[in-house]
Amino acid sequence: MTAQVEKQPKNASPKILGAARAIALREGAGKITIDAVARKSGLSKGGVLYNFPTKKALLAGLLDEMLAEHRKRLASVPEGHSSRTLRGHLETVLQARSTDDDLSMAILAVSASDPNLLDPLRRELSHDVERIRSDSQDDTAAMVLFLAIQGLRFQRLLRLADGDADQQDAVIDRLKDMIDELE
Amino acid sequence: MTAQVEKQPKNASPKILGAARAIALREGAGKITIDAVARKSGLSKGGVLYNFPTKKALLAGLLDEMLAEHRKRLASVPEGHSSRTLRGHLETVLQARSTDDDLSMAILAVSASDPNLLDPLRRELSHDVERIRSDSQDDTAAMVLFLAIQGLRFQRLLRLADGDADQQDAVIDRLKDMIDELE
DNA sequence: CACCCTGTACCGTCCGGTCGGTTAAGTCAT
DNA sequence: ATGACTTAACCGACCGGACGGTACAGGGTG
Repeated sequence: MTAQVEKQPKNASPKILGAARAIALREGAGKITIDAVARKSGLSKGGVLYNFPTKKALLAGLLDEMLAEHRKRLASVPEGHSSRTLRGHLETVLQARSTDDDLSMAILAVSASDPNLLDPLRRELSHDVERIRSDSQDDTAAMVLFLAIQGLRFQRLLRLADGDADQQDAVIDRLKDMIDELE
Repeated sequence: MTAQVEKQPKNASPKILGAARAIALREGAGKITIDAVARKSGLSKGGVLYNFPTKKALLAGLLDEMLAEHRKRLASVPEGHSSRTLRGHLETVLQARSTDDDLSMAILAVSASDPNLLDPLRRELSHDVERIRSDSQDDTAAMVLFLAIQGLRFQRLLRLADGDADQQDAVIDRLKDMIDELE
């Protein structure tokens, strides 16, 4: 009875969501089960269900977490930037250098079990797209860049081809340049 | 264009795969079950399992179908075109005007149940990306366009924001132009 | 009948969700 | 300050239904 037990976070939700993402990444979004998440997060099944009363709530939680982080990133781009929203989107992709904690995994996890749960994301993205278009003189070019960013996101998420490290850096630099040149 | 059916091992396969895609689209990739596919395709469960002995085989079949179509599209781009592969990729996205029969749904369906099944796609895409890069003077620009095409694919697949019809057309035209200008 | 396909009853396992605990940390009246 | 009570957080056995897969019995065509 020597060591003081480490103070547990009051709220186990982040640990649970992290476990869910890890499972989705390594075994597929469909393998997110309450038991598996419980095992991975070190909680019991009851503990998980205490934090998220249903599986749907858990998945919605994943998406919420992602959207919250997304908004935070968008807000962190300096006011003056001419293509703030576009640049913010790029940041959200770059943030997840380690695929492990790519919050975008929520998109796949959620869409696998119930596409309707994507609605909040749809709303958010529609809004973003509108801003991206109106922020630029050439809304079509802006849209192309937006799509490229989304493409990058999904290629990474699914571990599909996106070139070696050097090439990736070059692409990212180019994207930044193209965003800056939009104005 | 007539529906020339390739020499398929079993003849009910296309119907089965189509049903699987429809389920994935409307209810989520995780809702693809053998029973559900049987119901949707009008076959019995035994019938489905006769064509695809396991669920894994069915999912692999989905991916196969997609890759086969993909290769066909790539091959259909005239020899002379300077950025054949890139243009071919765009065609595979445009082909699925009705989200209903978007063969890319296979990507989501497969990744939901077992990410390893994506390996054939990974190989194919790596190869394509290599060609796309080497076909162009500016491989980074080519990569950006590739990512934009992939972004378009996934935005449609997940019914995420991609603008109204006019805007979509404008984006597609722009993509075509940019591909042509790659040289 | 042989062949090729289809239909269905059934089995074991897994999964989501429920429910009755348990533990620790307060709160409070006495 | 002590015992009674409450609450928050979590645990894990259990249930019913769904799922993947098997076994086998048709069925129609040559």
